[in-house]
Amino acid sequence: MKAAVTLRAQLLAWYDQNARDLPWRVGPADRAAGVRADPYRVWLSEVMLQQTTVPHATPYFLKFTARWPTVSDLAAAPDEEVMAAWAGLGYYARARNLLACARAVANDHGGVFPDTEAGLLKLPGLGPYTAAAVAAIAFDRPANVVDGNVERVVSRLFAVEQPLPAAKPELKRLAAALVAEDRPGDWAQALMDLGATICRPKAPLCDRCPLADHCAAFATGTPDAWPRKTAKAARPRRHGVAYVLTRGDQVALVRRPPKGLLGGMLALPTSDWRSEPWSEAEAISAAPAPAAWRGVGEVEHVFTHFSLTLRLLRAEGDADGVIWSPRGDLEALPSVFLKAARAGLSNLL
DNA sequence: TAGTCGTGGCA
DNA sequence: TTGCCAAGACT
Repeated sequence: MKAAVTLRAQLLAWYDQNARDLPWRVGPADRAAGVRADPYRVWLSEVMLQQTTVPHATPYFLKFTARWPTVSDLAAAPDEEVMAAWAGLGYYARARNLLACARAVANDHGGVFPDTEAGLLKLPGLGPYTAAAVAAIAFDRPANVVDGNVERVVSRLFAVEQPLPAAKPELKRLAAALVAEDRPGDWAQALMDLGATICRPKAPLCDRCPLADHCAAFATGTPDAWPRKTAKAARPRRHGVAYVLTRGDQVALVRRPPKGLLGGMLALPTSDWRSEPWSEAEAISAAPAPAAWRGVGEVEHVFTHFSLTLRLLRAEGDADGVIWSPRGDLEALPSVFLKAARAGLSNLL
């Protein structure tokens, strides 16, 4: 199809001039000169970028690659160090699967990543998107790399009326017909760069888009009306208590169970999180240890599928089965508990 | 298959 | 303040 040939050439030419300079990326000029991307760095960046913005993921990528330069280095790292290094990045199952994957590559594949989409898909934490992305970007396989950017670009190109998420299979079919088999890795990155910088969710920059003359949504005059989406359910609120127990300069922490919310991460001791607020008397009765507990305010935190109000109780004392950590060294905590700990420690009501 | 699983920036 | 969203995977 001639239109598809032109579209591919136009987008690749745009990418050659406008590719973002990213620390894990081999740019189009270097790629044309034969430089290969390091599969470890491609994989690590792709996992970190799942549902995560480039500015948020970038410092974590630099920290991880400086500390663990190869997949075998990462495979040899203790669980607690990797979970602590991931703290603040969210979706902590990614960190658990990251380690499982690194160890599988190190132990079962001689420290070398599989070089096919099917082989990559078998590794923990690599789903359809990430397996395709690593196959294309690291190994130049003609994989159909479809993320949220690509879904948006394709839905606009063809003005797909079916709303997301139901439209995902159709958008993937449409994307598959476009894959540039001569430069698969650059094609995947070009489509994602276009989505991230030009074909943005709001206020797309169609006057700078190399594909505008192919775009059905642009032709309607309201391209930001795509992709169509089904309405989301309201976010419920939950209530809990977090206990800030100090012993001199140390704070009592616990290790959360390996699965579920914030699984495997360090945390403040907490009550259950329920739909009804906790009274101060209830909160004290549920405390992890007897002490002179006093209320020191509350913090709000928003998770993907619920909002949390965390009442803060503070006391000086002792408890069994906790991990005493210096109060100035709380970087291993997920954001919700870092926020709660800082608020509880600064609030001397 | 629909629900679960974080975070921070921004309109 | 609230909702939306950003390179999804897993169960």
